[in-house]
Amino acid sequence: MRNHGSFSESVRAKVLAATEALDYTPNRIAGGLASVTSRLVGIVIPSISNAVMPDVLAGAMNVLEENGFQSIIGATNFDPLQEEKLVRSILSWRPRGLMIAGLDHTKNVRALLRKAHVPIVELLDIDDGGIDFVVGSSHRMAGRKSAEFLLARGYLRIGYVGHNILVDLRAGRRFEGFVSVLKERGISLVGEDIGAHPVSSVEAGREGLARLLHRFPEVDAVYFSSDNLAMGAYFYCLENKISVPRDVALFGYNGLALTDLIPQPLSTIRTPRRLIGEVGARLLLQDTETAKVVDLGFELIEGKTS
Amino acid sequence: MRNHGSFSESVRAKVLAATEALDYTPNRIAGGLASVTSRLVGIVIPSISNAVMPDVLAGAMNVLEENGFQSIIGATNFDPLQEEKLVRSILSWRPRGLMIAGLDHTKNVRALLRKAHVPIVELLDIDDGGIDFVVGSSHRMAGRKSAEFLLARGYLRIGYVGHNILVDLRAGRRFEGFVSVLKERGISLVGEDIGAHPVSSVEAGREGLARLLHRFPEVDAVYFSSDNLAMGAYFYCLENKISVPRDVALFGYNGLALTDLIPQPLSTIRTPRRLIGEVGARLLLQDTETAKVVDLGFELIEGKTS
DNA sequence: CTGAAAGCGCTAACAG
DNA sequence: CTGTTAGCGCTTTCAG
Repeated sequence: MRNHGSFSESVRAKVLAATEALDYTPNRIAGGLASVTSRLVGIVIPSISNAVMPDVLAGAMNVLEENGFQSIIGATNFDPLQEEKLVRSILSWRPRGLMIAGLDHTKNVRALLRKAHVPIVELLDIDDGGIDFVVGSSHRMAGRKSAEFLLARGYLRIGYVGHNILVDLRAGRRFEGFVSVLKERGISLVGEDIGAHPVSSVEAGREGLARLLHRFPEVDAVYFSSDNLAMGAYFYCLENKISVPRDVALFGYNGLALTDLIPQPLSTIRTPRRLIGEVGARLLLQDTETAKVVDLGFELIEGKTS
Repeated sequence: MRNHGSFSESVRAKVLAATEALDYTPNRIAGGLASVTSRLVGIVIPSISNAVMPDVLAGAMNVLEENGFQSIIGATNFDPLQEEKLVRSILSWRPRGLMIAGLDHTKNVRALLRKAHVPIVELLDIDDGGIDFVVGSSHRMAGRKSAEFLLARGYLRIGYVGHNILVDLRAGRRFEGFVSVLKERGISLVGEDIGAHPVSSVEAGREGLARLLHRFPEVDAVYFSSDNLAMGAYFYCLENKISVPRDVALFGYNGLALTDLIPQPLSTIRTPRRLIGEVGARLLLQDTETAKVVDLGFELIEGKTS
């Protein structure tokens, strides 16, 4: 049935006829046990209801399905303990490999992954060391480029609105990169508003900008931890007749589909999310031994909001 | 280890110590083979990069993970043949049950699902017959309510902008319900613009409205196949100084998070997406024999665009 | 090219 | 409560 091995055409035909007649469904559980190697790939992400992960997943699942692999997906909800449970649980399905978002894991998780003896692909972040394959782009660098862009445009009284960077470590790295450029130029952030929510949302952006402008009316540009927040802020400006970018410039991160369709396309950084998933999956399937880091970069979108 | 069966505490302690020492990971593939019943649930959706599915998945995965189940997810990309391949493939993992989006499947797929002898939960649509569990809300009724709402507001020259309803059958059902109310009142649609794309997008909405208004300038309200399109149209109006809802009213479908955060919250219908996933998963796990349909309803959001 | 047989690592059932 | 054993449905290997 798997068209592999040696046999005559007549036998093959008979087998195929029989499977048809009995509507036989092969049992991959048994197959997996016998062959030790399953056509299953584990995927661990923080959350699925989020603008970034679905794109990454789509890319990965696409490549995986094309190669006859099935993905078994789990969400940690940003909880490191949950991540450990999940990894353990997924590993017990003896997947052919494991894709996991980010480079920041507990010691236990790192140990588990290392001992799994299957390719591990860490996605979306390349700013730190990985287990074996690392695919994504630099958040530190994205933060730096964003700062350089705003400074080049002449903004000097810059504020920051973000969601919880203690939970979203990648947003934290962008912030770090952003601030370090300012510091190198002898400038400091005028003010910041960091929400408590672990996840970015449009509503939080609206509220965050309102609070920031209230406390620091002199701000002339705002860097957001994500497009969601920046979009909310943009809507806030629209409603309150705050002229963008004259009164205040806005800069986001992600390059979501929506951001270039609002009346003034958002200035932001676009990441190759789908590609990250695809490349990650491909790396995992072609089991070359050599661990490596693949920097897929990002694109700065000038937009009309800064 | 599974804390089930009878044994002494001392033995349990020894076993636990040993598993720790050897960092033993149980092999669920072997377990599944032996026990015939796996802790795996299959999920089949048309696409993952879409505003609706991630919410449904999040709800389902949440319940599933809480109960020690893992989900194995596949995307059909709206291709019925791909759906069949996927269902076959997932079934060969002998899952405890299968959740699948929609009620529209090929004859083959229906046969496969029926013969699988595991609970099948069909999600998001209740307008037709299902295999055994059906969880969602009525699209026909959503279309009807939308039409009634617009008529009650006094709009009489109504247009429609949609994506490919031959592919997105649920959008087709809404359209049907919408038009049938108009017909009952002796009104007919002024004009429609149906894009070729199978998936709704903000950009398509912008373009669709532009074309529709060009061809039928007399239109006073537009019903969209989804919020994405309606949002794009709203942005188009903002840019072109078309006053909403005075010049043209807009009405969407889905109730996405973004829609109530734009300057004028969108008039739309909000569906309980996450809940649909949760209820579906729960139904699948508690294996009551009785097939049934669960109507989770929807909420009409008045908004400010009509 | 074909047929037979030995497991894969568990679970479940049963005898002590 | 404990120990033993017979498979689960395949893949792989090896002998014809």
